[in-house]
Amino acid sequence: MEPTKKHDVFQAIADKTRRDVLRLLAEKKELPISAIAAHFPISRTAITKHLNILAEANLVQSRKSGREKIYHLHPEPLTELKQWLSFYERFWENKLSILKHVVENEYPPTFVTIGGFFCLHLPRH
Amino acid sequence: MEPTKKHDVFQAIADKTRRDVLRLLAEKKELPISAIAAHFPISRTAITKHLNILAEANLVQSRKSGREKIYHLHPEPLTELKQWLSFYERFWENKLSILKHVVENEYPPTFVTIGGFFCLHLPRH
DNA sequence: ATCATATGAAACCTTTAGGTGTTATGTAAA
DNA sequence: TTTACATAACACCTAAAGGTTTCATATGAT
Repeated sequence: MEPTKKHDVFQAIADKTRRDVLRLLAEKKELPISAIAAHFPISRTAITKHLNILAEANLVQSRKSGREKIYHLHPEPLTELKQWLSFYERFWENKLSILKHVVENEYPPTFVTIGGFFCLHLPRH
Repeated sequence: MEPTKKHDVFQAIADKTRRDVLRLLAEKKELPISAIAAHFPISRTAITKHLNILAEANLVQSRKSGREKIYHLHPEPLTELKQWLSFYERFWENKLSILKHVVENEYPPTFVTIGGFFCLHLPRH
């Protein structure tokens, strides 16, 4: 029978250390295990276990280069979290938060008012 | 010293049962403990513990009515999760997803093109 | 060939998570 | 005032989480 993945994305991000590892990999693009461990007060072995859990949830991937195992972020599974969250947004977000979302998370849009329409210019990329 | 909250929102949602409890409360608005427990194959005592963890994370609140303790969803702490997620969105979302987000999660906006500006009309509420 | 380094793997420990069952207490209803 | 019911409070259990240390193995550098 399928070896049923033991850790999902919800469990993977439950631990602060693992969230910190994700953040580190987001910033540094890719790092071998020892370099990751150097950022934390716990043992390399412990970090390896956290990396295994993150890998089970498919939040990180690795390639081997010589004697090093180099990890990088694989953010796609976070979409599951986003979907889960989106269900609850309607319980607390008001509609103005559309603007808030855009303003806070994207390049500053340009606002214009044209004939009673409240518009924002979305730059094309 | 402050009895330092033991469970945060990340840990609270790590457990499937607790996520199911949240979903149930989102649908049913409010329910006493026994009614909640009736939806699950585990004991009422176990559900009470899950509710305590959710309450520590401030994801549920309760009021007492006679001999019943009635719980309801308190979604605000999920904003912390949303903020955490938003950091990673840029690693997998392309910019078109701004539109995607608006279209999927909000009332259909109106699109207009004015003098080279690609605008969308955000209805005011 | 030797030595240092990066990782893997195993054994072990302590605390917490998630569950059980039993008993006690407060409130509603008969 | 009994009786039934909803919850609280314990004591307890097992397995998993998060950590440690030690030893082995593979690879790069001298």
